[in-house]
Amino acid sequence: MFVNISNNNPDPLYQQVMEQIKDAIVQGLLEPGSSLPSIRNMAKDLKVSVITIKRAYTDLENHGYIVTRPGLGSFVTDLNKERLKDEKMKEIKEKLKYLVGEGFKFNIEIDDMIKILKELKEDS
Amino acid sequence: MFVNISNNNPDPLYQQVMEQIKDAIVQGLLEPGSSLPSIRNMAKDLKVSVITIKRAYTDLENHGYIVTRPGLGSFVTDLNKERLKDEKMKEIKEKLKYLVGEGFKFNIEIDDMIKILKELKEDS
Amino acid sequence: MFVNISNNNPDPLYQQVMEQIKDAIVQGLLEPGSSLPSIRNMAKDLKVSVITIKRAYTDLENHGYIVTRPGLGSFVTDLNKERLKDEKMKEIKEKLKYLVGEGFKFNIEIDDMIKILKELKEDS
Amino acid sequence: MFVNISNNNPDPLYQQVMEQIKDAIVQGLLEPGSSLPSIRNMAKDLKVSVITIKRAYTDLENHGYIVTRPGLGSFVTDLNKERLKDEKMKEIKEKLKYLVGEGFKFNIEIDDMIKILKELKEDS
DNA sequence: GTGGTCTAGACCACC
DNA sequence: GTGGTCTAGACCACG
Repeated sequence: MFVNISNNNPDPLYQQVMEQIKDAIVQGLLEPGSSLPSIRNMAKDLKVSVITIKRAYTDLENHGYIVTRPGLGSFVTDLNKERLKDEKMKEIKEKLKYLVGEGFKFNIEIDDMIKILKELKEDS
Repeated sequence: MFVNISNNNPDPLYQQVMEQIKDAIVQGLLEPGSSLPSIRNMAKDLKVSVITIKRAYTDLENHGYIVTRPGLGSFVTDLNKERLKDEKMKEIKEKLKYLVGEGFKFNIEIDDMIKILKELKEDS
Repeated sequence: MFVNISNNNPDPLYQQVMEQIKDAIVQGLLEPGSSLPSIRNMAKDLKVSVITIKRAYTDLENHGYIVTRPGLGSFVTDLNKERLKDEKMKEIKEKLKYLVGEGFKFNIEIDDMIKILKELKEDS
Repeated sequence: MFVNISNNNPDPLYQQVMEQIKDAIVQGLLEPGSSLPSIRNMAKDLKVSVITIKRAYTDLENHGYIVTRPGLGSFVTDLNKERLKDEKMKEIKEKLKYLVGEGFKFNIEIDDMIKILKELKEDS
């Protein structure tokens, strides 16, 4: 199973499940058209309420990552990776903007942040 | 008054109050030793329960930003700005690390993020 | 129930609750990982406001004794007993130092205090 | 002036004043029969409200340490030092008993406490 | 005037 | 069911 949840993680359980399935889809671990585990199976595997998985699947469907066919199961949709990348790009830009603002209060410059990123690049 | 709160903001009211006072202190808008508004006054100003402001002040005291003396009021402590900057630096580094990981899933490179930061720098 | 509170005790109710739960944890009456009573149940048992128990639990969480997960409940953390003992040892040393100073003003010697302790030891 | 007060001290101001005058009396810095500063003078010296000093003096009078003669001033009483020492002895015994109980929860033995006291004795 | 505590009841998100 | 937040009003100690 490609999903791991933890009570120590402050995020709600349903969100942890949702994020990890989303990641698996985006990274291609789950092919478009392939079927997801049934809600009941995944609930049993993760020792979690059915309702929690149900909510994760519903949210994924609302965000267009999967489609659920009653009686058949849930399937990964064929989504446009370029569009997803652009959306993520915007999201990251917003978060960077916020971080810059946070740093500004403490006299931390954008250059300091660029320096950190360059270090991270070399480490990897 | 230097504090603005909103019910539209998903963060709890007490947290909004706390963050903004913290910011004001860090940025030097509130001098060390100066007194904060009484909890009752601030509650009236913000049209909020006394207990909500009390909680914000208590949290600020727990984090060492203010001290509060029964019968006297609450006062800004004389905190070490260098230490605060270092802590914030670490926090930002962690968040950047996380963002890099997020971007990686979508084939967004560190260089892309550096490019965004450089644009933000020019805009400012 | 392992908690008893009293309005005659000058300490705040939330503090009485907190201290007693802390004691129960430290003494091993509450195993790491075991769940605490829900705040609403304990509030009903002790005939006290929910918010009073909530505050006790919050303080315990801030001090690292328990973790609380929305929708699930509160759980005893797996804390390091050796570290706790060391901290308590330091605290007791400070208090003894203070008592020695107090006694000094009245010409009470350290030997007098040692004698008292030895008596207490025999009584037990 | 033999009294120092501080806003950093969590104890109420009137109590700080009271404790320090009491100490001065017990240690003989203030002779029986000698007069204390007037309430107004002490209030001015300590930059504190008259009412705060008034309360300290009232408490001292209630505990038999001083006597206040309206229009004349406040005077140190001639108290029995042996009786005071006995009372303090009882107080210290109670506090030691409490400390032993506290330590017990953490497996700290009376012998550990005696050892601490012996160290303090050698240090002094 | 100040802060410290507590109540009784409410609404929300999460499981 | 669980915890998280908030309100409106109350009483107390301190200055």
